[in-house]
Amino acid sequence: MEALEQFKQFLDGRGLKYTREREKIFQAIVAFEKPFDVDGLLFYLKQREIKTSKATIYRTLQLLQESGLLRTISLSPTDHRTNLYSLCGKYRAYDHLICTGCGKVTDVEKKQICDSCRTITQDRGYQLESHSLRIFALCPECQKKGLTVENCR
Amino acid sequence: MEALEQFKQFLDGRGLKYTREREKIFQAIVAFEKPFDVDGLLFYLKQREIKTSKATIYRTLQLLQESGLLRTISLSPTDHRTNLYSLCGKYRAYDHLICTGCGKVTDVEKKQICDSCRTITQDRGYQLESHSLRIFALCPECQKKGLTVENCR
DNA sequence: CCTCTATTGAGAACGAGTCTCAGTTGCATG
DNA sequence: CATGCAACTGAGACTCGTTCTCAATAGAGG
Ligand SMILES: [Mn+2]
Ligand SMILES: [Mn+2]
Ligand SMILES: [Zn+2]
Ligand SMILES: [Zn+2]
Repeated sequence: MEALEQFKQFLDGRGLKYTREREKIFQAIVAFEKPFDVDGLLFYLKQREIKTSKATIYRTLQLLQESGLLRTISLSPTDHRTNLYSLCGKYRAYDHLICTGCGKVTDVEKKQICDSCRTITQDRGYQLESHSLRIFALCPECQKKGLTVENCR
Repeated sequence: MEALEQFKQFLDGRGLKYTREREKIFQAIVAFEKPFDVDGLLFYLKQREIKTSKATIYRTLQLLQESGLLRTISLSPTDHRTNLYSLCGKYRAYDHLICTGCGKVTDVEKKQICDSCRTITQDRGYQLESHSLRIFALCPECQKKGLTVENCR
């Protein structure tokens, strides 16, 4: 199913409305394609003279998350306050490759990771719900300009 | 090497001092054993009439992170603002099993995950630096009282 | 001592995200 | 249409973890 359709159905199922504001915000996010922050979203909308309040944006992001269409990414291994948001398909894993040089975020899909998570939880009697993997590494472009880093372990 | 020794060497190498305040904070963190938040640390110190300011605590946590002895954990898949801190060994991976019911955090070590990260980065020409995996799942105790959750994917 | 840093505490500042509340909109129903 | 009512919205106050500022203090070396 298309993302928009999924969002509309989600709203409908909750007795909520697909309003002009929600439409504008949704379209902006789709237009971005890449992970974005709320700052950038606000600026983008302001540039196009689309008036929306911060509150409405956060409320819409919340709905998108609840509908399974949006996820958040925390960019730093040590400071979990700088968040990006990104539209996603209907899967519940959040695996990202993050360049520590330029901040570029790439989606990663690897069956092996999901398998490991399943094993880990089963071994301990847990019931798996979801997981989030962030891999911090230098992209090829940044390596050409940049520093070498200590390897994992 | 012992953690305290490692911290002292780190400070020394930077021309910094192992002060009374830093000592008290370090001891409190060791005494905790479990992941803690700054709130809790402040309360713990206040109870024992050890006077330290918030600023000094944050500054010390920063140093501990830079020395490789401390890591942060973000507890929610969607909201990266609630952080815990936890002493750790000298490895750079941050893998945690987090109970979505009671919030219990368990360390996880799995070679397979580090291997996957290595493969993913190598395939794309990245240079691996570190990774952070959070697995969200219901612990056995919470399952006895609690809800069933949707499985991963 | 004297000097030069590193350090500290108090509290102001910051900033992403949330809440409040009064006014608006969408929609169903008579 | 008119009326009713819940959902929705924007402005701005608020929260709360974290960082910054700055004046006072402490350590180490000469
Ligand atoms: Mn921005
Ligand atoms: Mn607390
Ligand atoms: Zn890069
Ligand atoms: Zn639990």
